[in-house]
Amino acid sequence: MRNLEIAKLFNEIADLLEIKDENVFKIRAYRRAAMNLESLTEEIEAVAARGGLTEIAGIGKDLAAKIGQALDRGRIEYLEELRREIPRGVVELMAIPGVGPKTAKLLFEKLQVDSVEKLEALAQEGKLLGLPGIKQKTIENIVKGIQVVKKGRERMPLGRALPLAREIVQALEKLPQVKKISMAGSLRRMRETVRDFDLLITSTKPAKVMEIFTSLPQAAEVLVHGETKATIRHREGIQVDLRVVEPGCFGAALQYFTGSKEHNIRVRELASRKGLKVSEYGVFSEATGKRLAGATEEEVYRAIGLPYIPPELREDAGEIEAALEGRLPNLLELDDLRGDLHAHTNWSDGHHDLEALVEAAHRKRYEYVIVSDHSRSSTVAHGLSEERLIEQIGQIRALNKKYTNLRILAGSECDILADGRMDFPDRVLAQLDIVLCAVHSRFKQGRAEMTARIVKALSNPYVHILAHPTGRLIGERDPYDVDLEAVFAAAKQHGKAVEINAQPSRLDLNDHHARRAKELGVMLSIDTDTHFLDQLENMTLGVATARRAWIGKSDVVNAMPLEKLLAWSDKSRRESHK
DNA sequence: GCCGTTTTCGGCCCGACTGTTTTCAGTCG
Repeated sequence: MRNLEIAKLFNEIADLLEIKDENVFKIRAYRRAAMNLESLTEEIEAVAARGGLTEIAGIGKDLAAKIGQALDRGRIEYLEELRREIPRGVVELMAIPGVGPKTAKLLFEKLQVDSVEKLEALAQEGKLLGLPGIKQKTIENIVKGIQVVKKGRERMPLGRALPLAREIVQALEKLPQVKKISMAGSLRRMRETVRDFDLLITSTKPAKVMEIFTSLPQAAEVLVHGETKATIRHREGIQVDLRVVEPGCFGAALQYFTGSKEHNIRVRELASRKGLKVSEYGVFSEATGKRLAGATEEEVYRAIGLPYIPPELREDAGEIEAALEGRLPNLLELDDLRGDLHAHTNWSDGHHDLEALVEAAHRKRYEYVIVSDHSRSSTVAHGLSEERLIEQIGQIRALNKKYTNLRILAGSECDILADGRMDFPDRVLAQLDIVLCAVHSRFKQGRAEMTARIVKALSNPYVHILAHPTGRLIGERDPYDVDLEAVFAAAKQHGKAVEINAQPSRLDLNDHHARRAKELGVMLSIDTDTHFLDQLENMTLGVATARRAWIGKSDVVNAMPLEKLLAWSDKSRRESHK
């Protein structure tokens, strides 16, 4: 059983305990344990094997035993008991907005409701009326909520969310009533998908701002409209929350609404041990009630005795401990990147010619840019034949004469064939400056076969970077089954880099995996995989993923100056020969 | 159920909004 599967079981236990109205702190313990398992970079089986389960934060004797059960038998007896008591469908009721554990329990006990369908039928027949605390308005909200569940409240990929959110920010920031505005929540933490947009504003006229916000053309529906807080449903389906605070609270509110919830809980615990109280209005002395900080986030963290923690790290994944011990990482910045090591042209499936790509890279003041079109087996992507590749290399060498401060690197995104051989022979690869290798076929191979295939590719002396290592497409295609630990070990052994592919639909490696790669001492390459010129801008998403993975400049090959990069690419070839 | 510079018991983050109440519970973030 994998980390995520056990986390899921713990979350299910927490759901069931909520319906049973159990001790809230016990429930929180399960949720926290689940969270920590999700962000654990090491395989849980390996941790268990060396007896380290209770070293994981939030895992004590009891939960360690339950993890043991899950690993040994594939099930947790306690969960089985709970499941016998409360049907699955009752838990699913809580997915309906407005229905929480209390309502689910009430519906189950009074009316034996154990599915969303049954609830919908009863609501329409008017059978819900008369239950304690439920009147017409609540029934209307339940019916509406059921429609939302049925449509599926999917998470939106960050790459799609950011432009939509920016549109709203731009509409609001030009208002005279708006002083400051910032994105918050998972958008600001740059999670790969978001479930809603959180926006924060300072204004002295909150009512007016609320009015304008709720009547934006993007607002398909107004869900909440209070004095300082409003929620709309965006016409693209996603929820947008807006909070208005006074300028003196901006930092505290931004800290609060950026989250994550788990990070904030830890921050507040820490504060309360120091006799401080933290809310969205500021940091207050418990004793005197005096406000000690609030205008800026830096000030808020400082008041609690912490250095500033970048939003991307705020997941309660070790950043609080690191902050306390003064070992927060120096995170990668967009400006640290000196070039792009994965880009296509219309020689294969790109939509611009070679010169246009190079010009665009030049405008971005890159020190180098690669041309890495597909190899011959990728026929749907018009992969290059050996002859065409040789011809392209010639053009690249010629084009290089035109530029003094930009180096065009000859490369290839070379298919890893089903048996782990490369799609071009070594004598061809040897002529390239940088070679990426990637899986583009036979995604359904078994774990052992796929792992051996990629490991073999990484042992090829002419290969430098493993592109989109898991092949996942967010919301569309699952990653292929591969043992990443073995892949990272091979990359480390042969001195290869693994990619964070910055395509919005890929972000592959993801933040967790990239963090693990870094921990194991594997170099990363952050690339856009550009097919249209404007996709060069996706680098921000790759950098965000890297930052969420605690990655700094020194972990990244394309943060190296050209000479160092070329030395690395040579070295990787030499080392592979050993 | 976890945890410890309040250490083996007694804590465990905090506030807005809604719908139901008539002072608050439930939900959400």
